[in-house]
Amino acid sequence: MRASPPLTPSVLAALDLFTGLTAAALTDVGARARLRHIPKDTRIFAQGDAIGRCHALIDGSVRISQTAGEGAEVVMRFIGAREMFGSVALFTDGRAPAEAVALTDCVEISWSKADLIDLIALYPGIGLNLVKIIGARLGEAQDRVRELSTQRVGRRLANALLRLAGEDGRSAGEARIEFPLTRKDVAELAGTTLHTASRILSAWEKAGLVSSDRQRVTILRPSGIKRIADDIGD
Amino acid sequence: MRASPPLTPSVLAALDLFTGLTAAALTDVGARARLRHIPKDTRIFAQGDAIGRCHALIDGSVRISQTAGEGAEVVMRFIGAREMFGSVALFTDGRAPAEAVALTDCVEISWSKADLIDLIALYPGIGLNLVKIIGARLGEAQDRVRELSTQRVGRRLANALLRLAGEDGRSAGEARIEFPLTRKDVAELAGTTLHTASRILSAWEKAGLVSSDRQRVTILRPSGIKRIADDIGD
DNA sequence: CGAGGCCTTGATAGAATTCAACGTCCGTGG
DNA sequence: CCACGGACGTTGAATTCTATCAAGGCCTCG
Repeated sequence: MRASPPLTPSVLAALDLFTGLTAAALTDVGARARLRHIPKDTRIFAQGDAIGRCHALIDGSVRISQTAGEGAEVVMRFIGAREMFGSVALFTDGRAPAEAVALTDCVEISWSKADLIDLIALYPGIGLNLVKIIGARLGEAQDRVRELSTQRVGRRLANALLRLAGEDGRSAGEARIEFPLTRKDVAELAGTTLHTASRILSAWEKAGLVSSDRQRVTILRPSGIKRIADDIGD
Repeated sequence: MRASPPLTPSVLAALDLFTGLTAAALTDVGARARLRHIPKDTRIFAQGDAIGRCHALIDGSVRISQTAGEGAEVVMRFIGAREMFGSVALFTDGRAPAEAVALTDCVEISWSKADLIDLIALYPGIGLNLVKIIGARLGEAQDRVRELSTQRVGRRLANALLRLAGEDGRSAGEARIEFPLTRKDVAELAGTTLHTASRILSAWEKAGLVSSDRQRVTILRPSGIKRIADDIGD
């Protein structure tokens, strides 16, 4: 466990929830924050837990996934550095709709609900950021609904990879996905089984589109993946 | 076209965006509102339009749907009386991610972006309501992602019907769905084709679970539909 | 009465899951 | 150091679901 919390204003300013705030505001935000180091594979909260805090990642990655009885699981999203998570439930029914698991060692920072509400009242920009973030996630979720409704597995998988890489597929170079991904994770993100995901990824690997090495996936030819995502039938 | 706008504070207080406000606040809200009567089948905005106003329905129903090239369409949600719509884009990129079409004659009320932001600053409760509403929709969208990823058509259809009826399926009596629904609408909501939707609904109608008459669907035995939604294999 | 929108239903084809088995890599512990 | 167990990944074959293709019926509105 490292010793000194790297809790400078510039670290806070980089968090998407606090962009655009003044230095004074950031100091206030920092004063109310709780910082924690979280080891790999820790479950940060479980589905159904009462949620009392708003979380953000300074470093590391977290998987947010939902279980629906029968062991059927769906990955809702991956959280990377500078992103917040676990905050929507704060404003709705207070129950986590999904579980959060640390995929790597993480540095996490969090605020109590009361402090967050105080902060929003003091610095309205935070509230606006919150609406923007939740709005963007709603948009993403709706994109996924559309994809699941209208596209076949290959396309969905291509779209999922591009989203993970933060790529639009236009760039020429390789794009490495920063999260450790099992085939099961990939499958649950694209809405398929790990078998189908494995088959398709194998085929793409043979075609030189991607390469994968022990839970690390790299998109070798983003343009090729983009073609699949856009269903350019060649 | 009716003559007098029914724009009393009590009407405003019933809108989900303005619950919990004081009478004075509601008066202010009303003073900035624009009221319109919208005939059936009007397209209120198109996908990709610049969105300048936040809308709410006083009466009627609206379908929000997304088109993804190739004519493939997905119904994002149905908006009924007292619900707001078209407001998320106001806070993100300003472009409508979907189109809104009036399914019935509607009475609609709307606010400009500037007025809405003013109102949120004046009455923070509105901002909180907004976060709650968007949060709830995010939750719903994620539920749909989970269903599309893990459930087969029949179950998804049952879930969609229960959601539309605002039922959890526990009540004994019938539940009428208040929106006029074509088979195509139902299918695009459940992520299937109108053919499959039609087959399944026919089967349920034979089994006495639902009845449908010209775009009006009634759930005759909510508990039966619930069993399907929960996949109780009997 | 005819046209068009909406719905139903049969047959067919194809995609993806499921079932099954095996291979690989890693860390652990004898 | 090597054997072993377990997690993860690959691949073949069979099965099942659902989309697609195709055709026809009903009702409403002009």
